[in-house]
Amino acid sequence: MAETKTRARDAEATRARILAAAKVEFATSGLGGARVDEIALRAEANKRMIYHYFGSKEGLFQAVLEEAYLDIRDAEQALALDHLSPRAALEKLVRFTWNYYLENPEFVTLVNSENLHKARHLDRSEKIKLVSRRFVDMVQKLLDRGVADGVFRPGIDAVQLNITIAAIGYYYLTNRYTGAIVFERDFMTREALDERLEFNLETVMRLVSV
Amino acid sequence: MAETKTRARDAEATRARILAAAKVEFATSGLGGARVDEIALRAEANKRMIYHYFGSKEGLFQAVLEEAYLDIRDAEQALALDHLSPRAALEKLVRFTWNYYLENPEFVTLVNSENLHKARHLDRSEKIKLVSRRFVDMVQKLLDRGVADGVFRPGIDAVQLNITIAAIGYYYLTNRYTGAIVFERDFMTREALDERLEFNLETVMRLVSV
DNA sequence: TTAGTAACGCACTAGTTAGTTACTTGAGGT
DNA sequence: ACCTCAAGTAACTAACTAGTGCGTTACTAA
Repeated sequence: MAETKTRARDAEATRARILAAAKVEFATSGLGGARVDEIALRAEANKRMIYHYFGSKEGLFQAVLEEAYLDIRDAEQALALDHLSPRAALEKLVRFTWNYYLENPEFVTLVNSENLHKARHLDRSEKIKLVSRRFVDMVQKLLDRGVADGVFRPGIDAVQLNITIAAIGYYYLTNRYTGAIVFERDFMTREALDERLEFNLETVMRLVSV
Repeated sequence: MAETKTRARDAEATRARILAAAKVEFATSGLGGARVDEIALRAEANKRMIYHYFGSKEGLFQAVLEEAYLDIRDAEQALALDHLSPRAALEKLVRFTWNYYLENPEFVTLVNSENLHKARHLDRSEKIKLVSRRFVDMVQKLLDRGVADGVFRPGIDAVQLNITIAAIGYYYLTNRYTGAIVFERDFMTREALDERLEFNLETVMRLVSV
């Protein structure tokens, strides 16, 4: 544990480089299209190290995915929605979700890849189930406060609301390439992005209002 | 063109079998994960025939994708929304979109795959651009009628509405595997599906109402 | 100093995979 | 009856790909 000396071999750093390189490669090419050699090259590590730390290509994919989920769930908790009014908190959540997808496009692509494989990698992670429960609780509390204050209508399912908040941002961003062709507009200009976020805020606010 | 006699060799039928087999394989494994040999096997055709009719694996993918888009755009036109009241027409569109994704899961997976590859296959298709324009016009007309009747608020962008209608169904269905883990519920029971459709109808109706 | 152990790397393999070559078979026009 | 050409097949190949065997090097504990 001597941090004083720069070490030629640093297990933690190598592992982290592999994980970061794998995230890029899996997000770019999917699980099937990703190349282990390419990951090793990008990580400036030897391919043998990938198998040393992660066992297999799928094991590596699982590690990447788990980290990605833990990251977003952490960021959500950091929003500290409890200290805001229900309406302000909900708006903050919608804005955050949108911006997170926008700034972390690998997250979205990884989730798509995992769903193509029927979530068989995520299913093994107990940690994910724990942080997910905390996330749903957060939104449920937010809804309950709003109903108590009389600003949200009662009877809204927190899970359905969560899915909708995710959907209206996620779909716009993952399907922006086919969307650009079908709708003949650039989805990624500053104006288009701002317009979409405003539209989504309107959608969610109308959905919960009494 | 003699249809009277059963022919041992039928170009049209072979082409169609390959296309159908490819749709299944690409939808199941993505473009990168799909195997040409597997497609030939499933189509009960020789692999050489795939290259004879479609030139390459990517050419085949492009043909599958184009057909999938033409199919859904055709089905939408068949809805004949002009003959319904604006509210009834919009509800019919939301229900149709949901059911189409549900009954044609390959469509959703193919679109995901194409977006992973930045829509480079779809971009080459002029036919797609034509039917897409017709689709957007249909929804625009529907909105205009609703505004004229005073049942929809003015200023709603038809493209944003389209994206939202697609998103709230599409996301639920593509991400049902990771969703089942994160939200700890079965997304595909009859009750869950009905509940989601009702929630989506509520979302859209609230979004357009004055 | 000296083992012991974990980090690391080269070079290989066994199996796949998209695409091709060289050929046979059958249908329809004349 | 024959000829032409498209439909169809089997066997190949060159390149690639996930995973490994085996040896080397640096850090650590005693």
